[in-house]
Amino acid sequence: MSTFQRYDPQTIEPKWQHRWESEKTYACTEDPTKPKYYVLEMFPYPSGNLHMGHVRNYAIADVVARFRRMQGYNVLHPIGWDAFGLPAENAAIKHGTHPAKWTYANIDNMRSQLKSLGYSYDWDREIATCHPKYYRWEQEFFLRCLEKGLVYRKKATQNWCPKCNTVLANEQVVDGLCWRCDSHVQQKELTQWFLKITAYAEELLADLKKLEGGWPDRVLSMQRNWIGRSEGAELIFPLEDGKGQIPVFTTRPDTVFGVTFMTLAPEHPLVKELVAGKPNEAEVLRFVERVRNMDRIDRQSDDLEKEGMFTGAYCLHPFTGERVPIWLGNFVLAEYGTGAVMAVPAHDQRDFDFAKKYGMAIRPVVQPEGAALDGATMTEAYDGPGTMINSGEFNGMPNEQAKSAIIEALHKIGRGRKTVNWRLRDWNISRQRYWGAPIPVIYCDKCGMVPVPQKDLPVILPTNVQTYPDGRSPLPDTPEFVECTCPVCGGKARRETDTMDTFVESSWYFARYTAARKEDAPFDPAALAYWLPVDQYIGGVEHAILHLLYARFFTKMLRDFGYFPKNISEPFTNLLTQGMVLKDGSKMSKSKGNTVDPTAMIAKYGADTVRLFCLFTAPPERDFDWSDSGIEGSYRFLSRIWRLYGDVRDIIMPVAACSSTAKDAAVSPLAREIRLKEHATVKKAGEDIGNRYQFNTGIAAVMELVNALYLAKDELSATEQGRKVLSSAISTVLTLMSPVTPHLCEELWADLHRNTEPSMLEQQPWPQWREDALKRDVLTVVIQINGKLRSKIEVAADASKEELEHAALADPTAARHLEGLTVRKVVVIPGRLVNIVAN
RNA sequence: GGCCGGGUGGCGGAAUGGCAGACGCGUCUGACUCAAAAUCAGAUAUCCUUCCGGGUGUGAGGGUUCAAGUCCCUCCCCGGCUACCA
Repeated sequence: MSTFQRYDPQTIEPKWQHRWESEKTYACTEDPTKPKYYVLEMFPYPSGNLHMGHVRNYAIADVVARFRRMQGYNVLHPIGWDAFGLPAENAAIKHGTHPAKWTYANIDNMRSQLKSLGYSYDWDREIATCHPKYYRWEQEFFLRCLEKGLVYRKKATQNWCPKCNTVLANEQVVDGLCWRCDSHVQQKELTQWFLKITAYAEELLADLKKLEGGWPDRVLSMQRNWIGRSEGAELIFPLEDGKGQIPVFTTRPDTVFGVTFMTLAPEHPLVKELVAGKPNEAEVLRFVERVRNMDRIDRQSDDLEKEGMFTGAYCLHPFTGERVPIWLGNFVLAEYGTGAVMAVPAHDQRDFDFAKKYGMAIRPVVQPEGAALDGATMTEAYDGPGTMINSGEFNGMPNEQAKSAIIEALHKIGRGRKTVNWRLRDWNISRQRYWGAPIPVIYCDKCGMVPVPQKDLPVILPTNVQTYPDGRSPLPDTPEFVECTCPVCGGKARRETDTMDTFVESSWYFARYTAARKEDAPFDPAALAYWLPVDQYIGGVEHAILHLLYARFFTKMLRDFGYFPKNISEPFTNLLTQGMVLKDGSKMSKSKGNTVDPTAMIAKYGADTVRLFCLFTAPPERDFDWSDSGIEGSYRFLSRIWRLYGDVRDIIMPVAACSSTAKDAAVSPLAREIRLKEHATVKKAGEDIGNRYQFNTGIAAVMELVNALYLAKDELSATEQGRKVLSSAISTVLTLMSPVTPHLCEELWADLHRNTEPSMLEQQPWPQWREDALKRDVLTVVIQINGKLRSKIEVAADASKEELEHAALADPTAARHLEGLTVRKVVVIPGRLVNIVAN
């Protein structure tokens, strides 16, 4: 009887964590002799405490990192803090502290929480984006953008969150609400800084192709939707009075002969001119005002009643010269296309509804096969394919062909061209808040806007300021910050007081990790070339558009600036979007009171159990519901490994995984069975944990092996060879589980080697399964009759097709089912089944 | 409306076109115990049948195939993204 103690994670976990920390076990450097692997999780915002979503995210990443190390990769697995942002300011206001103090205290707390989970980070590379040594490089990138014209200042109507007291990027407005606080977003006219992400629209879209297979389809599809490429043509309709023209964007140039009116957005810049002096001028302007003042959400809602008004003006059809009345329509968006739409009621439902309401002509120009459209009797628009009619020289063409023919004809007369329209807008990065990276720009009355010279970077965010209770930025009222001298003329000047959107910091942090301590440059070219791109990125799907689009944009831009190697166009080769951790079917939140505190769970069950539960309960991409009995089950399994080890501790040997031989296994059928199971488990777990990231099934396979060992251990213990088989299988269990539950496995491995050279499990190679160990002499083959399972037979593994067929037909159970039937066909799948077709 | 996911026991979830429900949770039975807990062993889709066994079953309906949860078509439902996008 062994005196081995019971499983006590509270003593073994801190022990290994201290050892990993003091020995810097997971620090890494570039090593050209080894293949590299860069595993990265989306870094946390230092909100105060880890939540279960973090724990799950980082558990997934840690398994990948540990697995790759055991496979012989040189693994980079860093962590840091996305440390600028509004919650710090709000908390500081609420608790009367300073955002910096609050942030750094949270980082300290969360760092120790991460350490208590045993994640294998290279802590030497830890970064915090609020540190000047980090954001100074961002300011440098900003200056490069200025030089290249990739950042510009523009006065425009912007999304304004009244609660956060700042503007928001389009990507940060969700259903008309602020992504952070759910406030109703207002529209405000402001001068703001924009990053020209649209300059990369084409490449951002095209390169999604490169990510197919590595990224989830739905993320690719979300990005495609967001970028929103739309191919069509810009057509020009000259004004009747000859004083200008109206360009329109259309995806249906083939329907141009069906145009019976023109619809402009009420905000269209030409409206004032068009109605000037017209009889209903005042009425039209009132309409414009009314629509303009409508709430944005109401205006874009589905059930907005289509309303319009005739301006009194006309333009001319580009081909026929026919007079086309110009209307205003409340459903036309000023910010998409040209803000003007050529209306073809016969082939566009919106135009159809509008034409019906206001009595405009409906003229079909695309005839579907086998039907004759009549504008007078149509009940809805026809938007399908067909043959051109009522379209002059284009009549008789298939409409798809007419699209390009018409564009070409218009091009010849200077009235149109092929164009592409994008949904993507430039990225507004100005924020009217304090806790962010200052925009390195100075305004001088004489010289205008002047970039801060590179030598004066960083522009440090002053920390000796008091935040205001209403959240307004204190920067404009901080003379030490604002007042400066103009770098050009030396005169008095003012600093920009807007800070950068925090998504700018997270757009390039993955690259900074490759040389996190470098002081004289943002990156080390050799380190970048070695580590980039990130091989596996892991995080929540809520960043499918925001962060992941911005980071892709930055990668391309920094490549073009010469910071990144030329061949790096995409930052993240593979992306895994992990699901949420729910409680009682809904997202954990303090307000609902359904949170599960990771620290409490670690205290109760240990980090290994928490990690195991997060990985075992569901496949990583799926949401899962936290279950108290589920985590009990995970704890039970670890206790079971511990007990199994304890039971056989005194009779097993410190051997490598998969070390028992066929000769050892020959001692008994059971020994052979166990060795086979051991190798089959290595095959399955390696595939599931290492390649497919289906940790739940990989762990399930190890559970099966453990179950089998429980049943076999007494018999195997009886012989020397049996003990070898058992020892090998136990080592295999510990090795396979070590990426998931490193503390327990390391502890048992150390105990196993108590009388030998000290050896770390994590330095062991991932086990190799052997084909010959998976071979059986006798197999069970299923007999189906007409596709239904009827019997099973044991046959020699090398039985020929003929032998199998013969054996199946001779099987008494099969014979009984075949009574009175004639066998028509026999399908034999060697090693699997025999299907007898009979009637 | 468009695009992308998904629908399998009481629950979480498994199944390269080849034994549906692995593994875990829960439940039940047995062993151990004075007893309970823990642990160990076993059972657990559903219906019919005393047993042997048989029928049915992966959202619905068709199809392909010797064989379909898996492939194809039509449809329903749930989730996500996008949307009067011209």
